[in-house]
Amino acid sequence: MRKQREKKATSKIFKNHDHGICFDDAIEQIENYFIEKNLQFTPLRRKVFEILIRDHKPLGAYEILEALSGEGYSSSPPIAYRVLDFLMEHGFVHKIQGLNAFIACSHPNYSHSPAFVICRKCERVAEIDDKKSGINFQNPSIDNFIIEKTTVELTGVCTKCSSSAKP
Amino acid sequence: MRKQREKKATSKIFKNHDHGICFDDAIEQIENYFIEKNLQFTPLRRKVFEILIRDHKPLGAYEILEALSGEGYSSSPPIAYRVLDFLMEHGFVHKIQGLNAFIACSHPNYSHSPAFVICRKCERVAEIDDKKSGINFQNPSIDNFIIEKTTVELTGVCTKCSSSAKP
DNA sequence: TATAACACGTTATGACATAACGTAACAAAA
DNA sequence: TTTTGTTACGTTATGTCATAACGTGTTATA
Repeated sequence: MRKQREKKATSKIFKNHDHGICFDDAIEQIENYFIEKNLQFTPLRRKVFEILIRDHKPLGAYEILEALSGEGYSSSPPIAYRVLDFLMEHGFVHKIQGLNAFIACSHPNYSHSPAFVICRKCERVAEIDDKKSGINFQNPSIDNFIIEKTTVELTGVCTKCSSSAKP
Repeated sequence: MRKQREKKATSKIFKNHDHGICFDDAIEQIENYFIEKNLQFTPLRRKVFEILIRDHKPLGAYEILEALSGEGYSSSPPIAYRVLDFLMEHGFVHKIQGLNAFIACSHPNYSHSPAFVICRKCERVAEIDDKKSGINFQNPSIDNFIIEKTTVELTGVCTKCSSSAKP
């Protein structure tokens, strides 16, 4: 079982927001995208995306399966992995490699190479907007290599957690 | 079983080198480091490092176990993971998250946040020297967050492989 | 000679992911 | 209208990666 998040976000990157609006916006964006691209936003795909966006934190595939099961959906592993692959293909979900977990995209609607900041204590994850972060690690170019995908994960401790006791 | 590498490196980042010298240098560096830090470079640790540096490509933990087994060492999973953790702690081995594999460090001896370029076709991996690559994604700073570890992996296709047929 | 630290050994299990095959719905071609 | 292809979902089994928990021997030190 995955450790539970302890606190609400307050710092700049783990920012508070109206999650109701965030949720509704995200659903609307994905719906529009699917219509535009003539793709099927099936009940299962919608449900998986909802599970991810409503928690707004990284979930393992088996956590998603549990949630699906709790809502009457089938829940054998391939169910989750297939839908996750599909949603990732279209940029609505990202995988956090360092956690073997999946997270709904915070900046859909424009193509980007996401970067994530991961607090190893509270396990919150923030998706960094490369435009705003001031960090210049996006879209590098390398001689004799065609980059297709970038994985950037910054692990450490957020201010909130660093003020508490244990390492 | 993991797919085998097909070709020798020729491009800038996947550069050819005298691997005999590379190997000897690496062993010497790690020996010196262990002496300096008063750590034990045990036969098992040496063997694991040798397995990684002699292949000079990412190996899964179970591939390392197989190699160990072939040389008369014990080969239950914790054996490999413990040694790998130890070598990683001291910067002589890195984990490639995107491959669930481990690789001997190409730039030991000075502290760094490694970045890797991974060809998904030939599965070769190059460790980028942040000083030389011209890519500025190292040591970013983020408000309200203490970065302890950075994971940067660029996946794509190398020139060699992109000139061949299939995607 | 206790005792603590370290390295390694073993068994068992947990956690993550995919192969392979089947079925149902639908749409386009014959 | 039948056939064929495609897409999405379902199921079983298995493969792959990783760790928990506990035990043993060695060495350094109090």
